[in-house]
Amino acid sequence: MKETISLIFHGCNLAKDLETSLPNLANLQPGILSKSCDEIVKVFVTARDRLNALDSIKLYPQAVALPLQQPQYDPSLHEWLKSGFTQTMEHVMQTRILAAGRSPFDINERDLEGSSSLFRGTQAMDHVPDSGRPATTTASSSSQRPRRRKDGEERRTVQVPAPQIGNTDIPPEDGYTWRKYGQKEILGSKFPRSYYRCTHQKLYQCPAKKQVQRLDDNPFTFEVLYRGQHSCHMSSTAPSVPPPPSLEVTQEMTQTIGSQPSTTLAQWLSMEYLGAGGRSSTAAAGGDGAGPSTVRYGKEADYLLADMVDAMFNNSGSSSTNSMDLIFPSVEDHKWDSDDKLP
DNA sequence: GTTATTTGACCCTA
DNA sequence: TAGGGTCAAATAAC
Repeated sequence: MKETISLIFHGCNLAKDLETSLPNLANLQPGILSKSCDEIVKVFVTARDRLNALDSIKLYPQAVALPLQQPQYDPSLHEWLKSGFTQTMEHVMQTRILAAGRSPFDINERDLEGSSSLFRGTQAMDHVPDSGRPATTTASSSSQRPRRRKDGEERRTVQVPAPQIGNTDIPPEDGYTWRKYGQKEILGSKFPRSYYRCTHQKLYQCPAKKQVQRLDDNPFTFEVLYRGQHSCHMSSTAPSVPPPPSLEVTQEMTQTIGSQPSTTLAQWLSMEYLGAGGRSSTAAAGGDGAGPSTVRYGKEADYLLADMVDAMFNNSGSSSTNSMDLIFPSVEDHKWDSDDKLP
């Protein structure tokens, strides 16, 4: 197992190196870029095959934790992984658990077994039981705005710490994009309650909503009540759009890479994968002018990478699609033509 | 011009 | 009927 983990870290190292030199390679050395991709692909595929051969993934958390504690691994790699993956994994896990109809923070050991150890030590949040208001079944007399709570509508409450820096009025991101539609003073509460619905509600009929309110006795903590399930789930920020059948390395892609020296490897993948290129990322709050098609590439890329690693380690993926199968084989299959011109 | 936020009003539920 | 949830016009941001 150690050997496999070393292999994965070797792949990460290669990916890191590739990321560093990506702009130059994309502009000048498409052939080398292609070979580098091939090499990374082979390393990860080998690692995945080995992992698949291992029946028990219970060994994984301990095994993966080892390199992080041992100095022989490149510390910068560790930082690179940490910087991009810790939050990502958290989001992915939340997404997956939410999709399974559970609180994102109601995480047990079984969940952790299937996830990267990088989850461990991330922001701790308390799960608060639902307030338990009974669902009503009485018929509404109004045809204007039916407000019957759907039977079995899920309501789950979590407490999350308020940001310590920046705009502390905005609750921490939970991986979804929300649109605020109301705010109310609540009797007996010091702080108003904000009402949010999923940004994709109108176009994709996503019923998810949430209410956010500061705790009276702890203004630095938000209580967030989630209601309804996201039907726009794929990544948590974008509506569900089937991925393209293959990732073709095109001249357009090399142009995209070349024009964006700061593009990370993950962003590079997501730009191609999510169907658009070049648009800058946007914050959840405030108009972005792009509507639901706007994709926050950084986060999307994180999801892709996290899914990729998750797929390797967990052998299941966060959705019906295995990112490893989606990303790597298609890259691997590509052969550079002599016509692959530089921009 | 488009989209998000604010906020007063409306209306349903307990 | 009070309080909470939502609507929608006005406003702000981009």
